[in-house]
Amino acid sequence: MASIKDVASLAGVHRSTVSRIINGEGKFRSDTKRKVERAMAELNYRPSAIARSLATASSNMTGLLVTYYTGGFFGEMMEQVQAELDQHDKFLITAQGHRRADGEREAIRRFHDLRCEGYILNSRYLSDDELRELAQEPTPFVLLDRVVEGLESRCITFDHSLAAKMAVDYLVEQGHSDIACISGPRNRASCNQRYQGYVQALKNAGLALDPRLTVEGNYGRESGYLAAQKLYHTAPEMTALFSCSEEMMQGALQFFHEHHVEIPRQLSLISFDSIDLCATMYPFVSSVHFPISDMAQVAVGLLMSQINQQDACIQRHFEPELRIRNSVNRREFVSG
Amino acid sequence: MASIKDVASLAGVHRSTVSRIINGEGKFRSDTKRKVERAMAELNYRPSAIARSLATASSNMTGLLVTYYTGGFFGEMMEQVQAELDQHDKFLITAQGHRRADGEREAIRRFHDLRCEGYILNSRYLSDDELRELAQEPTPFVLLDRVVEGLESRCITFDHSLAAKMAVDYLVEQGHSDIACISGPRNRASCNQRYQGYVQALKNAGLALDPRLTVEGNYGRESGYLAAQKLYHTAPEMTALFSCSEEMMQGALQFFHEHHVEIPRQLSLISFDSIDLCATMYPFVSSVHFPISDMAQVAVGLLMSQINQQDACIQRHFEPELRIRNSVNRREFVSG
DNA sequence: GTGAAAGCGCTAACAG
DNA sequence: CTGTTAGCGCTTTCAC
Repeated sequence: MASIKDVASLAGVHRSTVSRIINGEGKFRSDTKRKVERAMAELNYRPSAIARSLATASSNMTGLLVTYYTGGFFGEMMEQVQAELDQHDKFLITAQGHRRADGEREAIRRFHDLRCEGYILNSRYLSDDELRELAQEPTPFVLLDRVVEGLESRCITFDHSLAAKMAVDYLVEQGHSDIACISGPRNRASCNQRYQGYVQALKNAGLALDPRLTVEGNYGRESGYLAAQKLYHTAPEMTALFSCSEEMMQGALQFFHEHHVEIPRQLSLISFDSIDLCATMYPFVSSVHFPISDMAQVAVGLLMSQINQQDACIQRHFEPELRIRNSVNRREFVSG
Repeated sequence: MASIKDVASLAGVHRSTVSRIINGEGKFRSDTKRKVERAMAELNYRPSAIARSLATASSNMTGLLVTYYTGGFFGEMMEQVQAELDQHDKFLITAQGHRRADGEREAIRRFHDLRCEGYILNSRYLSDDELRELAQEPTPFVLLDRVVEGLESRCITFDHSLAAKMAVDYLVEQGHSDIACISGPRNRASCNQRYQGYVQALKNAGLALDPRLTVEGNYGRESGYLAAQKLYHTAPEMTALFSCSEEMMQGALQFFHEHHVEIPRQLSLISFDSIDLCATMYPFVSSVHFPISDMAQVAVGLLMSQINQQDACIQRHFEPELRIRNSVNRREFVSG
């Protein structure tokens, strides 16, 4: 592989001249420039990003931590992040956390080993304390969809609880009172927040919280199916169902179809959604939208401004949006 | 950020000793080792992968070219590739081709700039010639789901045509004769192969190829919906439909549901599938499975063996698999 | 067993 | 405008 030296000697100039021409610094006689350019072309020369990193003490790399790649959600995130990063001419390094604090730690270690200039972390298993500790290190990072006290300026946030509440409020407005919920694993903060939004909405509406009406899944499709099955048998009075994830709604819908439950005539449905899976279901399912891709985009902007030590005024908080489709029926008040 | 020098001076030894200890080369007095290890811990030292790359002339990075990140298909690929790479302690660099030869070229350029040791290319827009040229360069690469004459040993292949044929054969076996097809953009090789498989199956069965019965989509959900709509109106006699992609089948199914076409009573469905989307539809849709994730896994193995210049005996060709679910009805022979 | 010295491919003052 | 020199953080001979 040709190095800058080869180019220099072929062009009959010094390495530093070649370097300057590559980086467009200063002025040169047009013929030196031509000679160098020709030499580069002839040798098919491309500067080594690695050597450059070492010399400039800046890797031009950004680390992105996700939980895993499959499922669409993270793809959406990566798509945005990469697109933004491309604009800034940065390399994207991704790593998976594998649903374990350990995995996330290891991922960050890899970023660090590569001397990434900054990280975008969709961390779900590292503790607040550990994150605050990480903030002591010199490498800037941004937390995507997480709030950690003391790290506010690095957090891109979304109010999961409010979002869930909006969804359930809508069901209430439509006259429903026997509203079931398929929650996620409640030991994960954002999952629990979604569940709490459900609880809150019921409370505000003066409805009792019936434990039979909520079943916990794991965000996967299969668990949604199972949850629907359980609800179908143990809570036949439910007239509406709220799912904390789109995949679980997919599974639930599958179950209801198989058992010929007519949607929305017999059962109204609403779901959390981030990659518009709800718009691919039959029937289209109403949802509260979690704008992960907008958030990812902003995350890059925020990180860049931190790297450049400038105080960009960036909107860090995102609002839920209700997307009404045709899976919810108005329920008339039934006396007695 | 602490460097090897800092560690050395804190431990009171020379840099090279630290280096040896890090890499476990040679023997050392146990107390030097202890001193060094303590110094590393104290300084929270991690060797710079970049400096290491430069010194050893091996970046430990592998480039993966995909078309884009969204949609599940590429996530599946990345998941496997990253998992395998982790095992080999390599960094994964990804880049998108953006459905353009230019984009793919640019992606490979980035890999090259980073001096990746090898590439895994799911290239769809670079010409065979260009790929053969690339093969002249010293960096090894593997072609994922592509066959290029002269580059056989680098190709992980799948017979799209055979797969499509198997799907349509199955429909024929079940007694269907008015079989429609939603194809992909036929200017893309693998898409056209799938279409040709459909053509071949009809031919073998002695069925005429009716142009009204095939409509071209773009692999996206929306285009499947539109295709179904078109077929519904212009070819009401169809009793079975084969889709060249799972997303298009999703869209088509949506249309049929909306128009109360009963599946499979009135219409039988079969689709290409790679990430089991067909198993999330209602009803479950039968499919031919394109084992992209197995192929991705093998790609890493093949690449590694090329990087290490060893001749691993690796299975490079993959077979389609029919996955019968409940979307196809047997059609009894109707005389007259 | 460990230190000295050179070098990986590049950039960045500093001269001239 | 261009060459010289030193150095980024590490590895790798080669001595001792």
